[in-house]
Amino acid sequence: MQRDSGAAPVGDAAGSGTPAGGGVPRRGARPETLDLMHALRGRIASHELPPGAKLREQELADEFGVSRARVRDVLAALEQRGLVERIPNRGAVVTRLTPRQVCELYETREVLEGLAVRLATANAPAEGWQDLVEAFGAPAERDIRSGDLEAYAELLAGFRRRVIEACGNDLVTALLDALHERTAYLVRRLILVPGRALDGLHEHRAVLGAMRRGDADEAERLKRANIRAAAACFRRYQRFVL
Amino acid sequence: MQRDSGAAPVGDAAGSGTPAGGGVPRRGARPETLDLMHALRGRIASHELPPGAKLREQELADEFGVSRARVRDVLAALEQRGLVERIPNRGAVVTRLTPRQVCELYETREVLEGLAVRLATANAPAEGWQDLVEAFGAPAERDIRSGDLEAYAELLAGFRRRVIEACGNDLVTALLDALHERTAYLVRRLILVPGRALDGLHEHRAVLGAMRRGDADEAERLKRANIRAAAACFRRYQRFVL
DNA sequence: GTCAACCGGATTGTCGACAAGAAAGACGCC
DNA sequence: GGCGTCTTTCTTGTCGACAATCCGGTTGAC
Repeated sequence: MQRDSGAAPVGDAAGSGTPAGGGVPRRGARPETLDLMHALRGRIASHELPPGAKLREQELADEFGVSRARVRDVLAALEQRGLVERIPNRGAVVTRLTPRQVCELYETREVLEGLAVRLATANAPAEGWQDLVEAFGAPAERDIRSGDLEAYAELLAGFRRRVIEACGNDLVTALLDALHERTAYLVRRLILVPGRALDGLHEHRAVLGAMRRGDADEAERLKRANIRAAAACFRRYQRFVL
Repeated sequence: MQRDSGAAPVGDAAGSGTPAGGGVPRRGARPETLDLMHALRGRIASHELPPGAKLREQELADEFGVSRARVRDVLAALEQRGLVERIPNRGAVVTRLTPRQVCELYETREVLEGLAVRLATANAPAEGWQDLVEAFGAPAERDIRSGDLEAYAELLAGFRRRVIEACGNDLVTALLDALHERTAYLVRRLILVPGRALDGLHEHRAVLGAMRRGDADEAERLKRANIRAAAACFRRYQRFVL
C-alpha cells in the first residue's frame, strides 16, 4: 500500500480493503499494468482528472513507461467500470455523472449497502461492533461540531471498510467498491451541506445500535434509510455539488 | 451471425432486452468484436462451453475470422464479467461456480431484483401489469402441471424483461443482466426440482398482485422472498444441480 | 520399473509498425 | 471579411511478428 502521497483526498476508494474484489476477478495481473490502473483510478476518484478530462494513450504510455497496448487495456477496463467513456476514434474521457445517474447509483447503493450491513450483522459477533459504537458517539460529534469533517469522513470510511470486510460476500464487496469509487467525491461534498454530517452521524448511530444488538434486519432497514436520506440531500443540493 | 442453431436453450440471457447495459458502458464497439462477445456469452450461458472449458485464442480467432488481439480483448471483458478466469500464461477457462459463489449471487440478486420490482411498480402504471397477472394465472399453472417447463421458463424470462424495462434504472439493468447471465443455467435446472416451479408461480402471483395494486414496497418484499425461496431450494438440491 | 531431466510443440504475452479516422489550421473563394 | 474546403498533423484502431512460458512426450540414468 502506501500510495505515493498527496492528491489522494478521496477516502481511498480505489484499493484499500479489497485489492481488486473477488466476485469480479481482477484484470491485468502484470505489475506495471496494475500500477497504471491503480493510478488512474486514484486520479479519477480524486478529481485530479476531473470529469471530461481527455486521456491520451501515448501520453499515459510515456508517463508510466509502458507500451500503448497496455494503456489501451487499462482504458478498456476503466470503461467497463464506468469511470471513462470511449468514443470510437475519439478517445477516452473521464465520465461526467448526470443527476439521473447519481440517483441510480444511490438507489443501487441503498440496497447493496443494506445487504452488506445485514450480512455483516448476521455473520460477525455483535460485540465486535462496540468500538465503532463508541467512535460514532461523543468523539465523532465533537469532530463534526468543531468542523473537522476530515476526521468524520475517515470514520465513515472505516465503518464502510469494516462492514464490507465482515459481510463475507466477495461479489457484494466488488460491486460496492465499484459503486463507491464513482460516488466518493460526491459524498465528500455532501458532507458540507449544513446539518447533513450530523444527520448522517445520527443515522449511523442507529444502524450501529441495531448491529450491536445483532438485529440484522433492522440494521439493514436503517442503513437503507440512511442512504435514502443522503440521496434526498443530494437531490436538494445537486446544483451545488455537481 | 446466425449461430449454427440449436444448443441455445438458456432463456437468452446474453442480449435481448438490453444490448449491452447502460450504466456500465458497453465494451468493444466494433461489429465483429461485438459478435464474438455475444457468441461467447451465449455459448457460456448455454453450457455449450461448460465450466472448465478452455478457450484458445487462435482457435476463436480463426473461427470468427478476427485477429487474435480482438479475441484477447473479448476474453478480458468476459473475465471482468466473471464468466471466464484467466491464469497468466495458461489461458482462459470458463468459470466454475462454487456453492459459495452461487449463494453470493442469490444474496445479491435478492436485493437487486427487489429494487427493480419496486422501481418498476413505482414508475409504471399499475394497469400495465394486468397481462402478466393473467399470464401467470391458469395458463401458467396448466403449463407446469402438464410438464411444459419451457413455456414457464419463457414466461419467467418475459416477466424479468418487463420489470427490467420498466424499472428505468440503467445501472440496475446492467448489473442484473450480468448476474442473471451467470445463474441462468442454474435457474433452468432448479425448475426441475419437484414443486419448485409451482411454488415459484405462486410467489410470482403474489408479487404481481402487489404490482397490480401499485404497492411497490410489498412487491419488493415479496420478490425478495421469492428469490430467498429459490436460494433455499438451491442449497437443498445443490448436489444435483451443480 | 520408476523417476528425473530434457526437448519439441503449442499457447500466451508483448511490442512496434502501419492504416484509418478526426481535429486543427491554412488556403482560396465568394 | 466571412465561410467553405483542403491539407496537415495528431490520435486512435488494427494487425502481424517475436519472445516468454507452459504442457506433453521422450530419453536416459539409477
